[in-house]
Amino acid sequence: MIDKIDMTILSILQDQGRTSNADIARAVGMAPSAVLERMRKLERKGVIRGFEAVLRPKDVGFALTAFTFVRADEGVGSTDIGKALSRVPGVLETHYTAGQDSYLLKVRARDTEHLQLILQEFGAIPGVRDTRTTVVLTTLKESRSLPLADDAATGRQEQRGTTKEQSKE
Amino acid sequence: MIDKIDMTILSILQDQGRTSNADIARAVGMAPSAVLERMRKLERKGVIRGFEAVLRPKDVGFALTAFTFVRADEGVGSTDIGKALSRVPGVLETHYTAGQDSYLLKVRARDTEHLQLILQEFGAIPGVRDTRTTVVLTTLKESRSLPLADDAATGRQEQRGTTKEQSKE
DNA sequence: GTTGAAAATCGCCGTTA
DNA sequence: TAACGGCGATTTTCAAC
Repeated sequence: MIDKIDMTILSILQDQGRTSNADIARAVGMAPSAVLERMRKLERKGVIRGFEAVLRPKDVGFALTAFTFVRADEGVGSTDIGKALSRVPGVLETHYTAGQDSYLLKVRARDTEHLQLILQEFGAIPGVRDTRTTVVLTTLKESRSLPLADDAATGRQEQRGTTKEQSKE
Repeated sequence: MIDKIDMTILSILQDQGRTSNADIARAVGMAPSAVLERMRKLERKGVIRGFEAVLRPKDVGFALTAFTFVRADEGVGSTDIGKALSRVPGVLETHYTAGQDSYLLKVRARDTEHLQLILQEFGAIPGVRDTRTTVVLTTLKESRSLPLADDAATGRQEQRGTTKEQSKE
């Protein structure tokens, strides 16, 4: 369903999201139109969900990163509270976890004061029992890049520690 | 240093990373060449770190997401262990935290067996004292998109829960 | 920042294996 | 079904203003 060439295309795009079709075509040794069609298919199937610019958070006013564990009272299988948490601006990620804490959130805030406001918003959501927050001092690596090269030997080597050596926050 | 127009450009790109220069130019009401120059400047200054395709992990063989806390023995201010942890394939994020746990890692693995291997690699790094892992059952939201609209009123409205309604893992 | 023009790319479609 | 090739529309990119 998803062959080696697709893997190479995905591998390129997860690291260099704006690589032109023409360049990808050259990399995989196919006609640009063929690559275009593969990309479309991958997007249509949902394998490619979209493309994001990677910004340096502090440069756009978000100096604080934190992870918050939220314990919630809700029926098994329901994720309504998780959805409500996800809607709070500054919440980048919402994971429903296996532990006793129901949710693990990744949050970005402008400063500690802003973080406090966000935590208050969490508390105001019905069903949220309590929260526990860990503030990040420094982010050493932050990427989406999966080690696709490991399995299919796509020809591209594993990238190490490369991407995003972030500055202090 | 970074004006409202830059913010609009960044806001567009963090959600639609492959938006063409021409489209961005139309959105901000400027000539394409001007937008191109702004983007180049933003990349050169490091505000834009790069572009990533957002892939659905399970479609490329990574069905498991986990967060691992690592306690490490190392001198204050040193992040050598963090760098070693970052080099382990499957480690997407490495955060140095303020808590008693030294590092918080975001990890993606193919399956539980693979996760075990990764945790063993952590344990093999000198200075790593112990690890504690929380497995993610479902990811409700996973994005990089910062609520830039909040501060400067760039004209683009806040995006809610939109991006990435992910399937179970 | 804008304009304008050349080079490259995009993206559709008919053809082919 | 998937890839190729061709071609017009669009975009990228650079120079001059």
